[in-house]
Amino acid sequence: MLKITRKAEYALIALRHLNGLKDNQLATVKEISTQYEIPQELLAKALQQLARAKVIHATKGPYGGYKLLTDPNEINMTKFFEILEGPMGIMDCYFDSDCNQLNACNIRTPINRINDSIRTIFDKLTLADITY
Amino acid sequence: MLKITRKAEYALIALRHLNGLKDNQLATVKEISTQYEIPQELLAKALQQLARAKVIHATKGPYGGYKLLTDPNEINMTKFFEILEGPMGIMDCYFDSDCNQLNACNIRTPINRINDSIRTIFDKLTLADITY
DNA sequence: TATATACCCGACAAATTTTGTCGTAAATAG
DNA sequence: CTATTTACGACAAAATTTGTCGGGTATATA
Repeated sequence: MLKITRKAEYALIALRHLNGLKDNQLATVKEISTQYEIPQELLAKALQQLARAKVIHATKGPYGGYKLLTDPNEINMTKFFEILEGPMGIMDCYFDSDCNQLNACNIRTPINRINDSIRTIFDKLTLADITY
Repeated sequence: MLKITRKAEYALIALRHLNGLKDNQLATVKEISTQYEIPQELLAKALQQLARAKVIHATKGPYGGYKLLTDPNEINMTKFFEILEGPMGIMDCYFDSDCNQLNACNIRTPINRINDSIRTIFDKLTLADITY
């Protein structure tokens, strides 16, 4: 449980890298994937998702690349993980409540309490915290 | 991320069920799987793992079944999940530190901090909390 | 305008993990 | 002896993750 996917891991590495850039400097997927030995295509996809979600900004063409779009303090980890991995809940019924299989389910309420406490941690955790 | 497996989910339902039994009463896999509409064999395996780990106690033969072995306050969720799902860390390198792929990894330290805070939550959470 | 660079995106294959099933064994109550 | 119930490993099916490929689009520069 609670393992993050490689894609998210790669994205986090990349975000931290972007966060270390000087103002107006860009980094390309190729650079990052080479430096950290990450499969280029997979990292590319992750960054595309983050770009779509406006967490980072993409510049196309030669001398293009990515940079952070928002303040590192604004990027919280709940958002980050939900962009890359979808809804973050320890059971699906936290989001989809049409679970007919367990209509006699006896753990829904406590499970939701656990979910809430974990989400609270990730809500408070920003990219800035990851950076140091 | 942080989704629990069905097996763990089923086990949690069963544990809560066992916790509701009167003293010296037992519940069989069959009963539980029927009542909560859970695949019997899968639940059986989960309970076998918990029995091996001495969280519950098994009685074989007719009129047999399972009951809790320890005080619900003693069963913490870190232990519970690690019995059923193995080491609980958001990245494998929290446990296996022989990751040669990312020797330039820039997120190990912050990732471990995150791990620790999640583990703290689960350490403090017992079956008694799940029960209410 | 042509070219090289870099992001964009969907479809696909391979690998891994999860989920569920089956057969057999061992213990035990009656 | 028989029916019940746990124990356990092997296996198959399903789902998910991981990685690859082949096309796009945008753009800086010559």
